[in-house]
Amino acid sequence: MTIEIQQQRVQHLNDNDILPGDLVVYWMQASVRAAYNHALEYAIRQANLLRQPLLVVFGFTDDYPEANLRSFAFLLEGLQDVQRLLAERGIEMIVRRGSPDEVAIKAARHASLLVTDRGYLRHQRDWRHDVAGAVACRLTQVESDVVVPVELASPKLEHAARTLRPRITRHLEEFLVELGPTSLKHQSLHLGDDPANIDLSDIDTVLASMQLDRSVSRLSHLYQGGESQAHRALTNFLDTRFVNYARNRNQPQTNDVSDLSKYLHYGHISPVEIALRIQDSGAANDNIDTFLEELIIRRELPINFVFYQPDYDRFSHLSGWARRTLEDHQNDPRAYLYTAQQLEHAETHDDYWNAAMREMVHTGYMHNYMRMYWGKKVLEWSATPAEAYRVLLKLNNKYFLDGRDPNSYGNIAWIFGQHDRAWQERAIFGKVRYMSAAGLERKSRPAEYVEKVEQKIRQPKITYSP
DNA sequence: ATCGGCTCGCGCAA
DNA sequence: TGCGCGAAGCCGAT
Repeated sequence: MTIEIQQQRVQHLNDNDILPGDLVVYWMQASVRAAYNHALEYAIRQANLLRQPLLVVFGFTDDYPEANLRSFAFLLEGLQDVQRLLAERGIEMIVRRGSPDEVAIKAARHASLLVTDRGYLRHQRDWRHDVAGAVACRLTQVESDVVVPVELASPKLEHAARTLRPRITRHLEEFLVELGPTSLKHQSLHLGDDPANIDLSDIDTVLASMQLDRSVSRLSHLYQGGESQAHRALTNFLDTRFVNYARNRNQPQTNDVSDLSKYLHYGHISPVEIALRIQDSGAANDNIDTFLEELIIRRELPINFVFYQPDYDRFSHLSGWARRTLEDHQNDPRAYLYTAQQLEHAETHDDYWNAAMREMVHTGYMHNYMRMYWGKKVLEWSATPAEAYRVLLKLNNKYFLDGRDPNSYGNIAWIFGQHDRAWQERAIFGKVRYMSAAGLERKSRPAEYVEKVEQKIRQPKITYSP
C-alpha cells in the first residue's frame, strides 16, 4: 500500500520537460532521511515510471552559512546514517563536496528529471532558484518538512497562532497520513568510487580535512545526528517523558520535553511521522493535544514567517506597534549593559540567565521556557533593540544544534513582539512583553534548573542509549 | 491561588 | 463598525 503524495506538496520549479536522460536524480538537502521523505518517495516513483535508476546526491560545503565543528559533525553523522539506510533499500547516495547548487547542476547533467526537497531560508530558496534556471531537465520540488504546505495553509504572512491554527487544522486529515516506502525497480549506478565523492566511513577524517570554525565544540558524546538516533529519541520520549508533557513542558528544571528539535532541523525525522506516532501513542488527550500544538502550529507559524517575511533575520522587519514602542523607549536608561562577549561568557549578575547561556554553549540546547527569558533579558541589557536582535541571532545560530532554523528566526522575533500582543507599557520594552526572574520563580523552580544545567555539564550523558 | 486590568490589531460578524 | 481574543507577561487586590 502506497499513499499518494499530496499534489500540493509538489511544485515544478522550472518549465522544462522530463528529458530522455539516463537516470532520475534526487538532490537531497533538507530532508536527510530515508523514512517519511516525500521527495525521496516521489523520486523513486518517477524513476520506476521512467524505468530508470535513481541517484541521490547531497552537496556538502565548508562554506555553509554559520556552520561550525558542532553543526558539521551532526550533519555528517546524519549523512552517514541515511547513506547506509538508503543502501539497505538498494538506493545509491553520494555526498559530493561543493556548493549545493553547483553539485546539483552537475549531477543533473544526464538526468531525465531532478527532484529536490524544500527549505525556507533565503540561501535554501536561492539555491533551488539557481538550479531551476541552470538545468536542462525539469526540477521538481517536493515539500517534506511540514505537515501542511505553507502556501496551502495561508497565502500571506500570519500575525498570530490563532489565525494560522484553523487554516492548518482544516487540512490535517488529508496531510497527516502514512507514507510507506516504495521499492526502486531499477539498479543503481555504483558511482561510489568517484574521487569527488566524500567517504563518510570516517567522520573524523572528513572534519579534519575541512576549513571550519572549530571554536564551537563537538557534542557527539551527548547527541549524535541521524535518522536512527532520531527514532530512538522519539521512542524514548514516548516511553518515559511524554506522560508528563502537558504538565511539565514549561518546567525548565525537568527534562520532560521531546529533544527532537535538532533532528527536525536537520531533516532527520519527519513531522508527519512524529505526529502519527504521537496520535497513536494511546496517551492522555492533553498530552497529545499539547504536543501536536507545539509540533505543528508552533513550528509552522515561524515557517510562515520566514516564507512571507523577506527580512526575517533583521530587526528592521518589525513594523507597527512593536517597532514603534521599542523605538519610543530606545533611549531609556539601562540598569545593566553587557557586551556581546560578557553575554557569551555567561558573565551577568543573573544566575538563572547565566545557567541558560551555559546550557546553550555546553550542550547545544536550552530549555524552551528559558529561551524566552534569555532573549527578553538580552533585550533589556542591550543599548538598542537592533543590537540585541543581532547578538541574539548570532548566539542562537552559533551554539544551538537546532539553530539556523525558521524556528530560530521566529523565536528571536517573538522576543521583540512578533506573533505577540501589546502589554502594559514599561521602560525599555514599551508595550512588548516583559519577563522577570520573579515570574520564573512563581511558575517554575529555576534554582533547580541551575543545578540541573551544572550537573549536565559536569556529567554529560545521553538520555537514550544507542 | 486567582482575578481583573493593562494594551493592540486582526479577523469575522453584522 | 464593533467585538472577541490572544503562548509563555506583570502587578495589585482579594
